[in-house]
Amino acid sequence: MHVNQTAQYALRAMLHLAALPKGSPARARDLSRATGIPPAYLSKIMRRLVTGGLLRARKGHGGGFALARRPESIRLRDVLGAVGGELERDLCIFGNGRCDASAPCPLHHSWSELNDAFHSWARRTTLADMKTGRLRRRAGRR
Amino acid sequence: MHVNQTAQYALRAMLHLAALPKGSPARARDLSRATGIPPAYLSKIMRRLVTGGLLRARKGHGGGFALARRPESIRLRDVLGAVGGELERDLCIFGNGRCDASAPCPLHHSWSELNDAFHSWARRTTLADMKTGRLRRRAGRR
DNA sequence: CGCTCACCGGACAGTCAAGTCCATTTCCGG
DNA sequence: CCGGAAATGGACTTGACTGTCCGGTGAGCG
Repeated sequence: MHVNQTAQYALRAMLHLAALPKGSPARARDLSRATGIPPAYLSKIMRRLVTGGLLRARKGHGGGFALARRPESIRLRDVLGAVGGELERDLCIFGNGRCDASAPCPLHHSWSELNDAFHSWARRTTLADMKTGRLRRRAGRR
Repeated sequence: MHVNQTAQYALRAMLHLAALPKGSPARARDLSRATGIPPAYLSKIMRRLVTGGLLRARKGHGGGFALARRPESIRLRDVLGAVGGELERDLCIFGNGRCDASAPCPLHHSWSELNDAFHSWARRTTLADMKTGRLRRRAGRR
């Protein structure tokens, strides 16, 4: 169970932005200080989030970064996807190219269950949930 | 959801060995051909599994690798642990140094649930389960 | 207009997992 | 005892991830 550092950084930055009063932008420098992310690297990450449509950036005086959408509509999977990884589900824990319900590896079923749990969680949880601390309960059991 | 390549290789190799008649060793070269793992790299992995006490190695004519214990007593977590990773649970998905039940990050609870599910699965599942295809049901729901 | 502020974006460096190569050691069979 | 078969282990390469540096670009303000 592991999320790479870039993804961790992205989540920290997004959380910080979500906590700000709506519309007020934060400068990369301030974000860096607040989150402990190396400033130069943070810039790279922020760009990916902008490109991904999750953030809006404004240059010059009074500029900075702000959420492009309401926190309720920004899912964890959007953030993880924007910074590039962590979402391609391992179809097979053995790394077999061909492994699905019709030609399963010996662990396919139970491994898929875990995968589903993770993806469903990332799809279900939004920035707003992180803000409030309240988390959506799972809609139903599989 | 992701297990690194080395871990995938280790699982493939162990599965192959578990399928063999008990006690008959397999050569690295044959294992490599059977599993598609690069031979030189497979050797490295096998050594880690030997060092970890999961395999026994014999050199020379008629040598090779064989399980050091019964398949029922070799857990997935043993294999993953022996090849070095995948088991250190991310204490915090944000990468915060301090994050536990007493000082949780906004996602601590739900993230821990996923982590627990994974670790419990890796502790519960053995090589024997992989062989038979039968999988132990989870002891209880959380 | 012109200055400053903040993001933009490319070039570059360090680290680690993944993988290769080869000499060495150890063992078995004849 | 000898030759080959097999694991062992160190040195090396490669590429992705992480991180730094710095010049460029565009926006706002006086």
